[in-house]
Amino acid sequence: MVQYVAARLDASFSALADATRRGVLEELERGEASITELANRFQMTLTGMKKHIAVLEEAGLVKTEKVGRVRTCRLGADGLAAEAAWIERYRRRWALRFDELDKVVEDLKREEEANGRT
Amino acid sequence: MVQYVAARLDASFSALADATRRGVLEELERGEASITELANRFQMTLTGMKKHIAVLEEAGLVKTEKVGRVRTCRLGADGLAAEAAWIERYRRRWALRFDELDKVVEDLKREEEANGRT
DNA sequence: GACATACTGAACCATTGAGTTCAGTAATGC
DNA sequence: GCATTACTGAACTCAATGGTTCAGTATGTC
Repeated sequence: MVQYVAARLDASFSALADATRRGVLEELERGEASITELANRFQMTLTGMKKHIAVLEEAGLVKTEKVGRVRTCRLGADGLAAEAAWIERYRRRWALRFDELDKVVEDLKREEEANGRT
Repeated sequence: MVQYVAARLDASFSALADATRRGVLEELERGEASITELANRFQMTLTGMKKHIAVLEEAGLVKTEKVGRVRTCRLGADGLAAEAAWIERYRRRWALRFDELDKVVEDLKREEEANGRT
């Protein structure tokens, strides 16, 4: 059932390894966007952004749909379940509790809002 | 406090983006190992494995200590807290519940044990 | 129909990454 | 002390990545 896990994890972790792409995911969390909009927001050529989107789509983290001449990007459906699960094993190993995790999440949010995405 | 988050996440997600390195982490979860042992287990030159270890150490996922001529590798202390937290936001966005996550963890484990690491 | 917009594709460039070999150096074993 | 073992470092190869430019193609707008 859950086949090709390694390849899947390769794709999504390396998708997440780029700050721009993480930024795009955060952007899309707020709502859908066209490639042009994303390219502007991240000060990058259209072509450059299209490549990032391709990587994210390949990893299943983003879905896109072209209507007319505009390609609209949204967060993918199944998201980071497998990735969360993988990391989850380590959370357990390190005996990090969920409420501690909550604190880290909060820190991370504050941090990102303070610095803007980088 | 939680400074340089982006760089940190870059380092650890790209550390996790490689199947061999994820394999090493799983191996170390079972217990410490020397570089030679790991190199053998993953059919790779010593030098190659040393580079992987360097990446994992850089990302704070592994700690090493050299005693005599043997460098012993262990899982790092703080682990994947920041990474778990980052992904955690998406788990929430996708409204994946912790008990569903449990199922995915179980699937993933069974999968890996069935296939061996790849 | 003409012009602007939004994307697509090919080609290129510089950098990085995974892996190797080969030549050390330092510690152990006998 | 000499061979072996375990790692380290430099240098190299090859492929992939992140980014660009430039030249299309398709779609809207007036």
